[in-house]
Amino acid sequence: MATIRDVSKESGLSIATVSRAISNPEMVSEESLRKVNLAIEKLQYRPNLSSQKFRLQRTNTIVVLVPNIANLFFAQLISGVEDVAIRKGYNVLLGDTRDNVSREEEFISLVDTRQADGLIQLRPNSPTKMLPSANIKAVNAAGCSGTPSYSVRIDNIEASSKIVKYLLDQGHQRIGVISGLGDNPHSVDRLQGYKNALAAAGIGYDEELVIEGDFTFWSGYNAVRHFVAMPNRPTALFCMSDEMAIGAIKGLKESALSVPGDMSVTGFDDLAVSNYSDPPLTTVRQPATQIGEKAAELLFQLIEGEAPKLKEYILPFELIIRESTRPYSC
Amino acid sequence: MATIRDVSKESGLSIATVSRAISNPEMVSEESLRKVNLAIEKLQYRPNLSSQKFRLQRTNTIVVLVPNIANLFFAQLISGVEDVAIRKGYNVLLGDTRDNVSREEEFISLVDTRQADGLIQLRPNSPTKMLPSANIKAVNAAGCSGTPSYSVRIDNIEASSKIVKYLLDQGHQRIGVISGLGDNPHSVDRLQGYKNALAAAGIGYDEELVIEGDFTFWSGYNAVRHFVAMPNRPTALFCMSDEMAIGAIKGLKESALSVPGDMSVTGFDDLAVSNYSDPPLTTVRQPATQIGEKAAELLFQLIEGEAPKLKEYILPFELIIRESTRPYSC
DNA sequence: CTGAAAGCGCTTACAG
DNA sequence: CTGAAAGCGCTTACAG
Repeated sequence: MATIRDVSKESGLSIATVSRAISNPEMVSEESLRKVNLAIEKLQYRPNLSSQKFRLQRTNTIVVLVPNIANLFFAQLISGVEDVAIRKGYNVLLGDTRDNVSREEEFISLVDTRQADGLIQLRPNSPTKMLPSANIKAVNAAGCSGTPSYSVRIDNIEASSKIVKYLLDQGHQRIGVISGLGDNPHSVDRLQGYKNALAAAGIGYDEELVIEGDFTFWSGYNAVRHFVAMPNRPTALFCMSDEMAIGAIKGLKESALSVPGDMSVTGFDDLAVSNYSDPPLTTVRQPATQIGEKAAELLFQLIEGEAPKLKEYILPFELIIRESTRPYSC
Repeated sequence: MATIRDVSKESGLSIATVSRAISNPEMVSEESLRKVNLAIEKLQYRPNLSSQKFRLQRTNTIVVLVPNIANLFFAQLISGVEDVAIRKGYNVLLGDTRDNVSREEEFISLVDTRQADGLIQLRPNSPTKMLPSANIKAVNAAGCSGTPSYSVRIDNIEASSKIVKYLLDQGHQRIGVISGLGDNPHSVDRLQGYKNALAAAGIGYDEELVIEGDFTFWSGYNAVRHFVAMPNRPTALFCMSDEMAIGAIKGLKESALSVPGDMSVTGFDDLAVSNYSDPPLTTVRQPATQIGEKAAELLFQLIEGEAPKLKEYILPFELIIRESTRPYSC
């Protein structure tokens, strides 16, 4: 492959002039520019950006740590990150960590070893699994309250509280919960929202009504058996993800219960598929794309040495009412 | 940040010895190794891999070109690529091209500019939109017949033919089709499979029964109106993606048609959600993860200068029979 | 506007 | 086993 040296020889100009013609054409005479371009054309020269990066000590690459790439919510968020990155001339390296700490560390080390300039973490921060060390430029996206680094997210407590309040307003009093894993901070925040809404309505919290899932279809499907078997069944189900809500609906139907006829069901996220489930899901929409965009903007500020105005950016969520819920009638 | 020179000074050994202690410890005395490790520890040294890559003219990075990152089938395939890549010490750069040629070119240029060693293309090859030029190391995954480069895929014609034959065996004679975009080679191959199955059963091909979608939920939902309005409605629907099948089912239900009671519906891909749709989808399972793994293996062979045995690897698909289909009863 | 030269942080023949 | 030195392909002060 042709190098800048070849272009220099071909054009009869020095390496320095060729370099300038490429990166700062205004520093070079018309005549030289023409010669250089001719030589580049002839030799099919492409600059070795790997060398350039090394020389400039800038990689123009960021890493996004994704717990699970097959999660549609993350996919949408990443689109937002990529849009901003492309506009800024950055590449996005996707690190599919599968919630595995050692895989996560491997990707973080891309920044340590100067193969990337910074990273966006999509896993919510928790005391047991912390974010990368403070000397790494990082932003947390779609996380939870109490994240130590810069972060962009919705108010999970408020959002859960709002959708549960909606169920309460519809007359439901016994509301079951299919939560995420207990050690996932989102589960904690969203359960808090549930409790808050209950408390505001003067209804006691009943541990029996909370079943732990893991955000997947299957876990929602599975959790529902518990509720079906209860002598005093809840009349509504608050699921902490759309996938679990869709799984739960399937489980209910198999037990010959109709949704929302016999039980109202709500989700969380508003995935594309949630409008096509039967019935279409009532859920909370997170502004996934915007969260990604904002997180990318913050990271680029950090990389460029600016200090973002706020430490924490809370974006608005939206309650989406479809047909998986209805007023309680005894 | 500490460099190899700092470690050299700290340990009292030459840069060359430090370099060897890191990459080829067996070339160095116990004593020196100890000194070097001590210095590394003390200085918190991390080698600059950007420099290393440049020096070795190897990036240990591959690019995967994805038409749409929010497509679950691709997400699963990418997991397979990543598994193999990590094992080989490679990073995977994800290029979300959104079926946009200029975005695709930008990502391909990562290889031209030596920021990546090769690429995996997930977009099916078509005469109008060709693969990257032949001097780039590339493998096509989940593509279609007639791909000029190395490729890994299922036999789309055979798979479609098989699922349509299944419908025919169930007694269906008028089978509607919701295809992908007409210029997508998958649409062409899968339509061919449909025609083959019809021909084998001695049934004529009726253009009226084919509606073009674009593989999304919405397009399936929308296409169904055409069939519902027909005086002589088909009794089964062959959809070229699971997403379209799920959209179609929603559309049929809204027209007060039951699935499979009034119409059988089949999908293509076998997404995770397809087992949770109502009714669960009869579909074709593509071995997404294995396609990704195999494609990655081929690419690494190319990068390492070996010639893969075959040009084209055809992996087996699987007919998944669930509850969205049933025998035709007049 | 242009060129000679230093240098980014590594690796690796070569000589000892 | 070890070190001095060349060099990977660029960029950029410095001098003219």
